[in-house]
Amino acid sequence: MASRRTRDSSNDRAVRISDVAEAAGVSTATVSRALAFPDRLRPETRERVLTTVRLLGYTPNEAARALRAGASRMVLVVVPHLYSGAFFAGVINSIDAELSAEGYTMIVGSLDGIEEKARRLVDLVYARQIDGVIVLTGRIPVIDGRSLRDAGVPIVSICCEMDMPRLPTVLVNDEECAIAQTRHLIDLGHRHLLYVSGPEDHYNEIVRYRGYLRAATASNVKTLRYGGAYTLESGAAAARYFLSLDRRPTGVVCCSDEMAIGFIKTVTGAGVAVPDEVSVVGFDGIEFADYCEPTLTTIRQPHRELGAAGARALLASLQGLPRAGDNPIVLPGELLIRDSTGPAPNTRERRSNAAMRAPVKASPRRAKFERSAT
Amino acid sequence: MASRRTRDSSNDRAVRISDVAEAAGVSTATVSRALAFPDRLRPETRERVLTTVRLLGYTPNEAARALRAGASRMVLVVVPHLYSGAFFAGVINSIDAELSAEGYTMIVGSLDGIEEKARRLVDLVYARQIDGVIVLTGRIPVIDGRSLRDAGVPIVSICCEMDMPRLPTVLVNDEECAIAQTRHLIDLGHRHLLYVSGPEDHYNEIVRYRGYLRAATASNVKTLRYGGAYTLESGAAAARYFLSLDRRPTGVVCCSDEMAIGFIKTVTGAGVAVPDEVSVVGFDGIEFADYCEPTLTTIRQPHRELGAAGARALLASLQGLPRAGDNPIVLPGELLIRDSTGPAPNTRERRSNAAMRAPVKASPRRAKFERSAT
DNA sequence: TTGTAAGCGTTATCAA
DNA sequence: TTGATAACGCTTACAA
Repeated sequence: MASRRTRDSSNDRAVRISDVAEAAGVSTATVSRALAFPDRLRPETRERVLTTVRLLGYTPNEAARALRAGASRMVLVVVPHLYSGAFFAGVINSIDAELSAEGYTMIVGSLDGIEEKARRLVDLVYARQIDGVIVLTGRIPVIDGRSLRDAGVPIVSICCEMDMPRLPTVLVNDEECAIAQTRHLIDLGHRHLLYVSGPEDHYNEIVRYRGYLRAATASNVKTLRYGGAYTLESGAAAARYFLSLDRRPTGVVCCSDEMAIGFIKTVTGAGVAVPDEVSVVGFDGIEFADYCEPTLTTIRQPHRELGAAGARALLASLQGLPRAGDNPIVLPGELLIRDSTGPAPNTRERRSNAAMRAPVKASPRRAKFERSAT
Repeated sequence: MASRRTRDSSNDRAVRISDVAEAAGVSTATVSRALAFPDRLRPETRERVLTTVRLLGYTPNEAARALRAGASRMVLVVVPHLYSGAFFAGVINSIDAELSAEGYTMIVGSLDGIEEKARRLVDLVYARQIDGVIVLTGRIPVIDGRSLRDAGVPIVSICCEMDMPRLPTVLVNDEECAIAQTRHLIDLGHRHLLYVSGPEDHYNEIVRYRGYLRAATASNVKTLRYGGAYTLESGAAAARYFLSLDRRPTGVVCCSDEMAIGFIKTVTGAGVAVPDEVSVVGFDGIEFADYCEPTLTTIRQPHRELGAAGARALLASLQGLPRAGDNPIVLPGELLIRDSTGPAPNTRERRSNAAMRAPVKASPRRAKFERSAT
């Protein structure tokens, strides 16, 4: 069935530039120029051509354009396979907004899930069908021995610093945030903490744990660690571990909100009161953190700003603009104090803290993140 | 900086098929065949060519392929702008898995948010850079008077039935599910219900409300309705409305889990106990529904199956296979009874229901959904 | 200001 | 079995 607008009604063929040229009585070059540089045409020619374009519903074929231009205006955003949609959604949306504004299209995909898919995406990059890559996973993906870094397209990392010099990077001050999480509990009188980690080898995990340890050891606090994986279920597993302990910590620092929520739900179900018997801090500031019971004290990551800054950095590379500098852009997280944390059980005084908000200042980064041996 | 694998080291140029041909001492046609139809070559030629391909790290240019083939192997998935990531993520992931398996790449985007973006995506479809579209919004997007239905690509609808004959469609039995939600409350003795709706003109909303009304009127139950919008915040708003009522309903049917969770959090905060004073049912079966307090009685949508079936329907169109039939594929939702629902306050007996699970059978669809006048 | 024509990298047709 | 060649639809020197 041929539609009115974009297809030749006599034949089910897409409208080409030559169709427009013929109908308007000009050359294809003129049509192309009418679209790209309207002011280089005589007004009457321009009007005639543009009218014809509209009349026939002509849209330039992107494949031909891409082939000719050697660029596709597509950007790949690499996300973790089982990612916290709740957290990344905001980052991704703002990446998309920035890219769209410049005429780029975003493809979101994980490279650690479906093998077929990973191969196809890497192929796409090598096939020059993708102009740039934004990585949210802390790793440059390698498939079949091919690494995206060798594909010859600009790359930007958001949320994670990688061991790659001169890679534009946008980060949150993870270490300071973890310190803020921990110190918040310590300030409430907690002297025995549990740290519920993300995946062991992940950048955010490593840096946050470092911050946690710094704060914990500085105050001579007793600490435990449970190896988690950011998910609700892994928070629940951490809770089961917690419940099995003879002497339970009174404060829990989680590496994600999902884990904190899974943890709270599980200990609550076992009759342990939050925050009366155990205080829990999350990380990320997802929307659900304000709707769980009790509401979650957490670190709010500036997800929109992270995405926007990363996208702008990539656009700068794509448009050949000079790099702003070699240092990562570091944005501050913010401690949101809500109802999942309170004074340690043996502490007397109790204050309402629902309304307190303490911003964590981003301290200028001095030392680069040094990667532990992989 | 030229990388080893895919770029000519003397010149920062991508490896082309002619480079391979030259290096292997064959024509470009032979290289192309070696990749596409390996068995049509003499084994030794094939090996020589494939070795060279690997050696030079050649990947065919996708733009050239797409231009030549008239197809890009890209599929657009249209999602609502402010969508429930929690629900759609599963659908989208399984769409992706199916498409990847057949060598297609998925672009996810909303057309009702950023104007720039919408225009660009529609352009992409009209520009024949996208081979097919999957719509999760219940509407064929129209931008600047251009509708995707006129772009000449196959379209499939998931989750919503549209007023478009012969449009392949995959659905959940929304009406029966809404009946199951409602009847569950009625069976528990509730005689005064509140229906918290999705956006007024949305397919799912219309059909579910119809089911709700059928069940409610069949049992002569008193009902109220609050106009919501699927989000946590709109659930909270519904709760404020509920709290303002002189005679409050004892059962609440929500059109999404987010709304149910927002509702519960808000009434609980106001001192109304769930399910002791009010029972709440959600819709969707998102992961958080099992981690909120209390856990949420809801309808589990088979999100993976929805996505997979939709993707397969689209692939069938793309590959020119015959349509399975004109009727929508209807998958059954399932009522998950958890802790947010219980006997109506004035009912005496109380039974534990945490472990009950009652599947909702998909009844064969007899009548097509008739759209109310738009 | 407008037209002519080359070329982007591939694949399919046809001929050898 | 392999090679030469003509598209695919567009943009941009260069020529008029």
